[in-house]
Amino acid sequence: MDTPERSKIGGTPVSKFEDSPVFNFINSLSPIQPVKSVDSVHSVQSYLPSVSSIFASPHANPQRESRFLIRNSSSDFSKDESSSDNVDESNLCTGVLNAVRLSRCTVIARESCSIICSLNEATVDPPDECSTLPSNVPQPEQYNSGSPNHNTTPWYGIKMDVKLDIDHAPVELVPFVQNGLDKRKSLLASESEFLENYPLEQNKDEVVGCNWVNLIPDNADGLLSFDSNNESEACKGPSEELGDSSKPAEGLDNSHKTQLDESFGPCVKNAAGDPPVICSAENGKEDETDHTLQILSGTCQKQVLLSDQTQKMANGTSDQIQSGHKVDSQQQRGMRRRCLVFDMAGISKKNLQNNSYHHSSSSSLSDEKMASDDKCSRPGTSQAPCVLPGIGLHLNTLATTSKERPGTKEMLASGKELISMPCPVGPFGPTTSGWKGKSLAVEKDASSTGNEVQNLHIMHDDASQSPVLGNGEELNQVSPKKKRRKSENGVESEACKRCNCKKSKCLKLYCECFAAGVYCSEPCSCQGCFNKLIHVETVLATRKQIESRNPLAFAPKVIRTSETGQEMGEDANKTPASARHKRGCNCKKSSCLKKYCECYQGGVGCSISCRCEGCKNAFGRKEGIVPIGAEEIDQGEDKTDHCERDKDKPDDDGQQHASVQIDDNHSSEGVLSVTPLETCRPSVKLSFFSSAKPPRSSTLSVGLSPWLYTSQPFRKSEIPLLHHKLEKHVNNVLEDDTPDALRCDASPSNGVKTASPNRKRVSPPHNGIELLPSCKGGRKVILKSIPSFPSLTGDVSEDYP
DNA sequence: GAGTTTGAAACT
DNA sequence: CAGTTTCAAACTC
Repeated sequence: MDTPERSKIGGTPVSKFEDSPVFNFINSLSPIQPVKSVDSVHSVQSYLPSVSSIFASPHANPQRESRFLIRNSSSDFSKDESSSDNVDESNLCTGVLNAVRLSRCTVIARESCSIICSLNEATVDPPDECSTLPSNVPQPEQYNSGSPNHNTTPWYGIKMDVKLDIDHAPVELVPFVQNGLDKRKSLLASESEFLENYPLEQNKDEVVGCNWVNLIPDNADGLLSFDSNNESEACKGPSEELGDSSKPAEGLDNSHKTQLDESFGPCVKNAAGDPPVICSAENGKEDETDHTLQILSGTCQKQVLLSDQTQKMANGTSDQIQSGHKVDSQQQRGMRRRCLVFDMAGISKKNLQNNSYHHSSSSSLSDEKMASDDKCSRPGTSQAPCVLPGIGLHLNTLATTSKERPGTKEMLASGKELISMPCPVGPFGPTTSGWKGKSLAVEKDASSTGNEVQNLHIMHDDASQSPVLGNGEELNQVSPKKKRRKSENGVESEACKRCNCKKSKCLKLYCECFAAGVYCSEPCSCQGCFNKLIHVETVLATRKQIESRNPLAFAPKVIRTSETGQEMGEDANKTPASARHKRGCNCKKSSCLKKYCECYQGGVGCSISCRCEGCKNAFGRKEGIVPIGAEEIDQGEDKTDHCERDKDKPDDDGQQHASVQIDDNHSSEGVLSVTPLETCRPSVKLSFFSSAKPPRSSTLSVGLSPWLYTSQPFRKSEIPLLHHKLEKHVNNVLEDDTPDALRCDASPSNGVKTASPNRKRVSPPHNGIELLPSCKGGRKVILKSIPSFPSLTGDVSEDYP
């Protein structure tokens, strides 16, 4: 038991755990130690807050933390109690299971301090952010562990870690726990079931491990296992529920399945979509979560949020389980975020499993796949050795997977669901860059987990695109034109990118697929395509080259502030202007009224940054609307001018709102992510992320493009360098692409552009310039705040334009 | 489906 | 950095 688990965990955590007093403590634990567990939980909780505070990322929601805490404390505790109480009852099995799990949870929680820390350190350095994650872990691992770490990941990492720890704990710890339980004698009856479950967990691990194994080195397994564990936890919740419900063995089996599925994580679910069904069948709770997932996939993130909220509402009454479900759902959501990174892997894993773990996905792939794969290797299939590329392409994978294996289990279906998730919520079905959509989709998940609303908004953007994938085009490969038209007409968006490249070999930004960070797939009618899994190296190399020229080349062209919608409220929704085009358009003949215009295509108004002529962009004219990006850009270019412009343009509520939203986003994010260490990064993240400038660098890149991940794995040792690079990069980005507003902020702070969230918000007093009442000091505040970070750069004194 | 238009990307 | 070319999407017929 130990070995596999250890291998899964990556060794360090497990070994530590064994050696750690915690392990002994666990063994010594009496079956009825919920209280202790609670204590441990409390300790954990106490620990968590710090962590959360540290990691607080825009994505990471305080809610999550709270939920998490709640779950640990209340849910677990109650569970423990309930479990203990139930032990006597016929539900011993379930109760025992619950108790065991609870104990696990507690143990895990306890470990979380040690293990989590280690894990976090190893996998993700919470404070350090994403970049840190990669440090120790091999690239694949990074991906696995929540590669996307960038902003979200770290949070997740932390939070997830906790959860993960819990999850993992069961797997790894379970044996220990079992032993303790056995010693305690009270759990004997439960053991049988537990063993059953345990095998399941093992299976999970195996599944995960197998898949990951292919992709990831042994060390990575640990990370993977964690994620899987996290997912498993979600499953556990249900399993517990099963226990509670005293469902028959089938339930266990189902739970096992669900666990397995979950083990893959929401990613899998998201990608595959299978799990939801299973989960639903298994547990009502899970059903809820699953439903949420489905809903997300099916409809929109908002729905998800709603579902979550509703769940909370419903669950809020008491049930630990409910809380657990919520947590689970959240976890799953969190998983989804990871899914960005993991989705591919998860899918690949499933595929592998399906394929009998043949690393060569193509070979292993069923004939169907093969046929489908003809054009392009799909990430899902790819997994094998290259792993990274496949992972990177998860978006594509999702799309492809759905397409590829319509027949293959639910994976495909799930994948579709996931894809569909992003659905076309946005007013503009298709955003400009498919990449965005994809990346966004990922982020959406993540965001959904963390900041529900805000994230949702972001997701919407992406969703618009992603849905496309789900919708349809899947199997039927119509000519690219038709497909595109579909996307145009319908919800379908660019999510399913189909290119028709003939000369670029799909290795240039001309290629939508490539630009979107996705491998070309069947639907593509490209010629001489190199944007295939088979040519991963070429793709990556090309990508690097392009990135070397323009780090933001693969960043989403249109950035929408997630929060804007919320903060903005209806208005925000009404005004697509909340989003902006990264670079702005250069339209001359289309008047920005056709899709030739990227701004229009992206459903965003033109901004100052646009160089268009005769702009009539329905979403916002360059002049009239000072889209966030434009404003920022302008600020960067001409701070004073920009300010003046803003003043001059106070009219546009949309603009202001947008700016405000941005600010809010920034501020919120900044606030959340305030760790001293992170401050720098966070600020960067914020600036990039919020500004929509893709954080090319390690942190940001995660969410963005799959390839980026692969291309830029970071190691702890590299962290310092990363910081350095980030700073430089950030500066560059800010200079180059970052909105001027950011620049303004950043520019003053020459060194690190760390913005303390506090300051962002704190810095209310803006120069008269800035502040249009409407602006609410959003941007400007942010700007100020960003530079304000004294800590890192020491540029305390910033200047506001 | 073929051809044209358009503007981004790439190149010089 | 500006101008030109290349490219593929968007659009029209």
